[in-house]
Amino acid sequence: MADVNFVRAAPLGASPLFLREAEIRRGIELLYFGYTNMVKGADVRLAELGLGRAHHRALYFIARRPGMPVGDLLDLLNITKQSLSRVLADLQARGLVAQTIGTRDRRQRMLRLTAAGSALETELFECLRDGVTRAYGHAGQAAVSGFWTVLIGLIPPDDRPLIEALQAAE
Amino acid sequence: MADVNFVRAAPLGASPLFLREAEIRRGIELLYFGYTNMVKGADVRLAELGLGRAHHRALYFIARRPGMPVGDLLDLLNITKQSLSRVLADLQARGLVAQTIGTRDRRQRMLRLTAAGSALETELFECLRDGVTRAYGHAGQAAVSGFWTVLIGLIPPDDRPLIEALQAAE
DNA sequence: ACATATACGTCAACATGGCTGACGTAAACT
DNA sequence: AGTTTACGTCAGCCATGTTGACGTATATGT
Repeated sequence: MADVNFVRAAPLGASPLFLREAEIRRGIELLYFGYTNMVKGADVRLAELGLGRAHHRALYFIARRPGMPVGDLLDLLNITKQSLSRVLADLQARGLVAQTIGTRDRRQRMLRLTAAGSALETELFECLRDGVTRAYGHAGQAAVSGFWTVLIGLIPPDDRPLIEALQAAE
Repeated sequence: MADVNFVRAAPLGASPLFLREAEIRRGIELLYFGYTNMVKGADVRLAELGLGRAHHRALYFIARRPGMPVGDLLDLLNITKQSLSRVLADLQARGLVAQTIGTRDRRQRMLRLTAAGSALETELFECLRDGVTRAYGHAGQAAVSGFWTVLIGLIPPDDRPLIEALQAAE
């Protein structure tokens, strides 16, 4: 569990040691390089197919929440519908993504991966997985837990439910 | 709070629970959303000034290692010199960055921030700092340590010295 | 001393993936 | 029946990455 007493352990009145600028910068840098390196392998595969990161993100979240309506995907990605529509049009033209009309609300378009889309998403996931698995394995379970905790803390509380919903029982 | 005992609860000999797909996906997602949210505040300020993330990255690393030659910055950013030159030209035209001829090697251009550049970098740093400080504070020292450990593990070992050099005593 | 390699700059063209603004359609809501 | 919502689309702009070609100054090695 997080040590909620760390502040009391710091020199009286001083800013806690690990909140000093050097520690903040270390976090900024590692987050940048960590993210960049995590996606590097998938970028290579995507480039071979003439796709980009934007396509991967759509593919990823549709895989994660099959049947997700377009609006939910827009909320997750936080981009405009025009940006997303370019990507979704590509994915549909390639037969990777399919749309069905919403059952509850017929205005909605529910997104799903086709078999080909699912195969590609799995392949791309494996590119990321290998790096993450190695990093988790070397770091150990306690570190992974801390990793998650800090990252959740970076997300504004209001946005967390949207992201936590991805993790919900499937 | 995350239960740090979950692995021990896994079946004997099984791949540790935290390496299963759900845990990998959780890491991928939190890393994406964490990074995105960390830089969101700086993006707003940059947009007001007509600058982008690429400008910020250059500014950031020059602040971090004053006197860094262009080639080192290229290695860190991992982009082409043509991409970087556009950004550096902008920053120099705005009087945020200055170049001096290398002393050891006169072919090198050593990069430094001007007073204005330094002021802007500080301002942008503060945008990131607030979020990171909150996340660190809520998570605690142990979590921060785990956060760093996992992220370093995502970086290929060969690239780590370059990044660790940023942290070296200044 | 000369040849080669290195550090950097620059011109040109192109792709990706964001953005804004405007406009349209079908379905749901009131 | 009128309004709002979910989604699609056309058109154009901007930031930032890419490749390829070419130029100059300086360092280095035989």
